[in-house]
Amino acid sequence: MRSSSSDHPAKLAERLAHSGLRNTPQREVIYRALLGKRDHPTADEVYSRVRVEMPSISLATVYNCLETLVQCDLVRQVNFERGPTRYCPNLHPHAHFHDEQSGATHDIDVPAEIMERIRELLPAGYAAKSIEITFHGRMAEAANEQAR
Amino acid sequence: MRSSSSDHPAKLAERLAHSGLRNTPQREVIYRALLGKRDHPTADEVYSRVRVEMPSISLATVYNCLETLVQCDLVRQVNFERGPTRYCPNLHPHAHFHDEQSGATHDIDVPAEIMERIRELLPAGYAAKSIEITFHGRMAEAANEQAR
DNA sequence: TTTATTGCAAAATGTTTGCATAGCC
DNA sequence: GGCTATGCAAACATTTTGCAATAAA
Repeated sequence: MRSSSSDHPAKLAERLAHSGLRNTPQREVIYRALLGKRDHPTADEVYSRVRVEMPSISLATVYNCLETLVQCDLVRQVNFERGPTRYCPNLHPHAHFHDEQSGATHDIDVPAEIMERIRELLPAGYAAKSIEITFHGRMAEAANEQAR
Repeated sequence: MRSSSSDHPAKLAERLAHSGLRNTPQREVIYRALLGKRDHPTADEVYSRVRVEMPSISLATVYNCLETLVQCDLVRQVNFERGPTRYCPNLHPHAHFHDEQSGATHDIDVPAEIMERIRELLPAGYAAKSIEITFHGRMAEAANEQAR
């Protein structure tokens, strides 16, 4: 099965090749699933979604592929106090807002300037590869539309 | 067995009473263990530590008590990409630096002013009860002393 | 052809639950 | 004394692993 040629998956082939990894249909379908519905799904939710077009895929492969995508810097992992790891293909600097009521997660833009300010909090000798910012709280009913 | 009357555990009794919860020796010993060695232990590590002075305690009780302490706002939960939840009795506004090499976690002070700046990133309708900031990276050998 | 990746099943890990007993208020 | 919290064991949820078969390069 060849690539279904969406927009971004070209980047996937490039990144995989760059790391000496193979471009498999499983990796493609999983990456496209993440790009298609950016609601921070769990591995199991990704599994459900990709099985629609690839019924033979296994859950272990979903875990493996997600791990691969994370290592290729195409996907970020997101962890909350409770529950399984979630996956996010938004590579722009951003924070996450976790609505305790609905369980939904929203991306919150963070200007590079603020990111830099935060990074400067680190004392000498500390080198951060990534910075994770998570808000926990509730949101007004009205704001519940723009879920990404 | 009465309270071993350390310094902080007085706060524990107060917070528990305020929530209509009971002050048990298990809750005290666990809270004191967290205050005593602030290296962000897992539930299992807390279990090991408190069993020294209370061999009869069960792991389930450790989980229950930690949950109670979190609900009383005496302890924060910390989650990383991988591995079990960790617990932190530092209530001052701070971030966490997670050293991928050693697995150690260090507290990083965050001035209230910066915390406020971050909170202002939220659009209208979002109300954050807490903000979690985690750095992932490595640190120079020299800086490895001041582990809290 | 070579070697990474997949799918399956089983194991490991981390956490929660049900219930009888103990003990705080 | 009433009712919450404990201890135990079993259940549960999530993730990882071992290995033979498959398929990408």
